[in-house]
Amino acid sequence: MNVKLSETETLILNAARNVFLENGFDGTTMQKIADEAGINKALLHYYFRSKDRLFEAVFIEAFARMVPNIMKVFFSEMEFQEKIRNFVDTYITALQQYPQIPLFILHELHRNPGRIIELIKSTGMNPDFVMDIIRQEIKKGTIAEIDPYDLMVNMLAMCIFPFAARPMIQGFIFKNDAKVFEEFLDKRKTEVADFILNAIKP
Amino acid sequence: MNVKLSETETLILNAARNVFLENGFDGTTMQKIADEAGINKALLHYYFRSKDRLFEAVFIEAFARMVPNIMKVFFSEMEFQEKIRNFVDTYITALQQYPQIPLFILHELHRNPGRIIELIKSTGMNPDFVMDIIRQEIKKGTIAEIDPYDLMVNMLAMCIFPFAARPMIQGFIFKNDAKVFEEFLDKRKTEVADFILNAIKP
DNA sequence: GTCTATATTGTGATAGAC
DNA sequence: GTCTATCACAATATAGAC
Repeated sequence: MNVKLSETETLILNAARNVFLENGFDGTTMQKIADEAGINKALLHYYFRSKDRLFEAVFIEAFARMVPNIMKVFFSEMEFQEKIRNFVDTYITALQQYPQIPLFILHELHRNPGRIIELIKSTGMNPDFVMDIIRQEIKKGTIAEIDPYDLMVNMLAMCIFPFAARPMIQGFIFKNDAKVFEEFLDKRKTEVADFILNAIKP
Repeated sequence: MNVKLSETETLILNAARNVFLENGFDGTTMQKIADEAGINKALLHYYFRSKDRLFEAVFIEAFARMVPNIMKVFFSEMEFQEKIRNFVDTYITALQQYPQIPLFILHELHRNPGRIIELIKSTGMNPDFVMDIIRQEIKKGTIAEIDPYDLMVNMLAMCIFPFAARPMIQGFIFKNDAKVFEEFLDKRKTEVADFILNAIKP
């Protein structure tokens, strides 16, 4: 989507991604990013002018990676039940690769809704299509009567929440054992789909 | 649980609660809190010594208000299905009164897991009891076979997630109409319970 | 392009007058 | 108890040498 980045530019972006995702905008300093990249602060400004611009580069990338592509499943030719199994599995697997992204996006969206909503709109995202598909399935009788918004929110909630609440779940329920928590996530790829399909059985 | 607070002390705590809940620890400055309270920074330090101590006072209060009391429902004498209806309704209603608390807690827990977990443990919280109750119901056959952890996480997810993701849901799905979003939440008090009870029907 | 040095403003925290 | 004034340091950002 863009011209080739210089070596330093990618070095900076990688460092910025690590630090911003972990600490959020307010918890991040240009110094930390410079240290992470092994260069000095001035270079950050040379390439990205300001902390805000560097942040936006990282945010758009994180958002694009996580939110829109996942919805593609719903436009395929599987039957609806398969779409849901596929959606849950794909989504949880994707989040496992970047587990900090959910909380990062939720927090930044809260911190600066106006600007971030603007950024997201520029990615061309639109949830209405998925809603229409759900409505059609209800009409067809494939699934039970349910508010499509509730179904969508419930699906997202059960996929995303464990990542956002990881310290609490892992710390309190799983005695702080990271491996057990990962197994819990793996199992959920089918468990959550079962849960949803039971709930919306006609 | 504590001695009576002076008038100024509650004034400060109220202001600190507003600012911390809205902006998080990193996004909050002592100056903002002082302005919100209509006093000067020095007084904050006089009463609470440091930003950290003031924050901890606010965090413990927020956590105590939101997390442990809700679990009480499960120790009552209703039948299990009624407990779930009651839990969902009570929880969503409580969150509507302090809608920023979920994201606040999740974010701070991520920012400083060690210290925060320590704080939480001092409240005497323990999820094992609720898990045992769920296990008993499965054994009795009142509900279907399900991993108790999944059931607990799913319930919490569907109650909490809409608050954490409010800017996204309200902004994208509900055309930024706060009233429609509130109605959506009200409806969920029964919809989510129905969803869960369908999913775990034996 | 990359660095050091510096300008400027904001931060948490304290001293000391009243 | 409450204020003003101030400290020591960290923040974003820029100027200018190389």
